[in-house]
Amino acid sequence: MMNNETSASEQQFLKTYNPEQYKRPSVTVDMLLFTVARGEQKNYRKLPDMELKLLLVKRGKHPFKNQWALPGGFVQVDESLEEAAYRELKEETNVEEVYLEQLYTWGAVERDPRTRIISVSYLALVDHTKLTVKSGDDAAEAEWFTATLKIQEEEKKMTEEGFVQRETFLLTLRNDETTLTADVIVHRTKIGKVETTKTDISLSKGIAFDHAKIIVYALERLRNKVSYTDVIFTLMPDTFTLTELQKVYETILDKKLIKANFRRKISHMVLETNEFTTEAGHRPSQLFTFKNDWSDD
Amino acid sequence: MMNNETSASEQQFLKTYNPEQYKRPSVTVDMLLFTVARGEQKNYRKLPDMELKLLLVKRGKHPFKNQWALPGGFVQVDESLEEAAYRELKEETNVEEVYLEQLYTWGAVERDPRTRIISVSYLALVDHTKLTVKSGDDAAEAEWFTATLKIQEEEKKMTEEGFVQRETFLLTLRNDETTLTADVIVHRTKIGKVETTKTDISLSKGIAFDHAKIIVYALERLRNKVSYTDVIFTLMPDTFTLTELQKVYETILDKKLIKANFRRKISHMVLETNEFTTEAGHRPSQLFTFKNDWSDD
DNA sequence: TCAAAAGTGTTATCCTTACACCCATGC
DNA sequence: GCATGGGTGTAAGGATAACACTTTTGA
Repeated sequence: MMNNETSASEQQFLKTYNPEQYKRPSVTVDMLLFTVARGEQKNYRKLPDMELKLLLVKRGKHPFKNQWALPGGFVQVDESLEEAAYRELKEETNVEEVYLEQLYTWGAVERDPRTRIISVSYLALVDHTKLTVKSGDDAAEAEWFTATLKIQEEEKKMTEEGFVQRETFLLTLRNDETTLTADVIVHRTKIGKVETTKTDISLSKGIAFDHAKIIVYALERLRNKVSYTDVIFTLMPDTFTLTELQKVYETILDKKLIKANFRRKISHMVLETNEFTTEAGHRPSQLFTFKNDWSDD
Repeated sequence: MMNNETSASEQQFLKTYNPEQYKRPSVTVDMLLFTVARGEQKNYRKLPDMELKLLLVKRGKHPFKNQWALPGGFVQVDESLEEAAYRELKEETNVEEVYLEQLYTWGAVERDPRTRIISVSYLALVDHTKLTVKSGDDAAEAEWFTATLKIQEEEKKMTEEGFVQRETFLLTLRNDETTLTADVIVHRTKIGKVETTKTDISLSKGIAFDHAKIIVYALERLRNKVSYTDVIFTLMPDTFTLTELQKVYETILDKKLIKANFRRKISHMVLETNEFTTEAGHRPSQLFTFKNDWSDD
C-alpha cells in the first residue's frame, strides 16, 4: 500500500493536488442476489416449500473478519453504477438472465469503521435453474443462505401531530453449516409533515457492517413489488405449476393464500402448456409459463 | 485552487497517498423541491388551478452557464446523505416542515462534463404557506418554475421474448420570465428476464446537465406515490377545501377526476372543520384538515 | 338571473374474500 | 383406502366508475 517512489503521473497528480477535495466519500455497489429453490421434501406425497435464497460472501479480513457480507465493490471512475453492478454479478456467478433494480443508497457516516463509504444497493433476481455460483477463482467464498423475515412485534402510537411506530423484525439467514441472525428495529416517526425512518440493528450474529438493514430493506421491497408487478416470474423456471408459483408468493409475502383466489388473480399472467407433472404421489398438475403480454389484455 | 505550500496534515496525507485510490467518483446530493400554489384567477367566479412548482437555481459558471439546474452540492465526509440533503434545503429556503425522500442515484459516466459525479437525488415536498426562498446571500439565484409533464407519444411492441416500449414526454418549466423545456424519451425494453430502462433527453432548452431526466423521474414517482399514499397532504396548507385538494391531485396526475367519486375516496383521510370559505362568487365550501390517524379506522 | 362551484344519491360492474366441493394419483 | 394436492364454483361485501341531480352564492 505504502509507496515511496513517485511516478510521472503521480507527479502530475501532485501538482494539481488539493487536500480538501479528497475529503470525500467513496462509493461501492452492494448486490442483493436472490433466487428461489425447493426445500426438503418431508415425505413422498408432500410438496417441498419454496425457499428464498440470498448470496453472501465470507469476509477474509478485518473488519468483520469471518462474518458474512453482501457481495460488492468500489465503483470505478470509468464505469456507470449499472456497469459496476453487472460486474459484481459476473464476478460471483454466471448469470446471463437477471432482473436488476436499484434499491437504495446508504450514506450514514459510520457505516464502515475504516473510511467513509456510500453504498448503492441493487436488487437482483434470478431463476436458480439458470445459475451456478463461481467458486475458487475469487479469494472470497460465496454461499447461498435461506432468508426468512418475521415480524416479532409491532407498535404504533398516535401523537398530537403524527405517530411513532416501532416494528421489530427477526432476520434469519440459514445454511447447512451456518445460521446468521439479526434483530432489526424499524422506527417510523411522523411529526407534522416530517416523516423519519430509522433502522437499528439491535443484535447481529455473523452479518457484517450494516448489511442486515440492507437485507431487511430488500426483503420489504421485494414484498411490495411482488404484489403489484410481475417480478416474481424472474424467480421462476421456464415452466412451473401454479402451486409452486403460489408457494413462492407465500414465502416472499410470509402469508398463506387461498388457492382458488390466487389462481383467479394470476390467471391472466400465465399460459397453459400441455405438460403435466407425474409421479408426484397425487393428481398430476398442469405446467404453466409466464405470459409475456399479459399487461395488454 | 493550486497550492504550492505543503501543510503538516498534507505531509501526513502524502505519506499514505496512493494515486489509484483517488480515481473515484465524487458524490453530490441533488434536491427536487416541490410546492403547490394557486395559478391565476380567470374571473371572479372561476377557481384558480393549482400549479406544481419546482425550485431551480441559475448556474453562474461553466458548464451550462446561465442554464437552470437542481439545487445541490457535494456530500462531505462527515455528514450523512440525509444531512447533506437537509443542508441543501436550508441553504435555499427556510423550510422547517418538509417531507423528504430519497429518489434515485444517478451514475452514468458522462453526466458531468468535468469529472465523474454520482448524484443521489432527493424529493422534497413542502406546503407553500410555510415557505420562503432565501435570496441574495448565496451567489446563485433560485426561482420557482411551474412544472408540467405531458405524454406526447406512447408506443409498445411485443416481441418474442418481451417488449420494446417508447414513451415521449414533454417537460415544461415555466416562469414569469423564463420557459424551459425538454423532450425526454423513456425506452423500456424487456428481453426474457432482463428489463432495461434508458432515458434520453432529445432536446433540452435551458435545463443543465441531465437534470431534465431527473425531474421527469421525480414527477413520475410523485404521480405514483400520490395514488397509494397520503404524501399529497404534505403539499397542502393546514386547511383546504376538497376542490382544492382535488385540483392538486389533478395537476399531479394530469387527469380529470369525478367529484363525487373523489370525495368518497379521500373522505376517510380528511376531517371537517367548522369553517367555510366566503365571498367566492358561489356557494361557500367547507374547509377540511388532514386526518392524521386515517390509516387505522 | 345565472354561472360556477358545493354537495349528495343511484346504479352497474368488477374485484376480493372466504368457503365448499369434487377429482386424480400412488403407495 | 386415503393422504395430498389439483382444480372449480358460489355468494357476500366492498370498491370503483359514470352520471344525474339539488343547493348556494355574489355580481
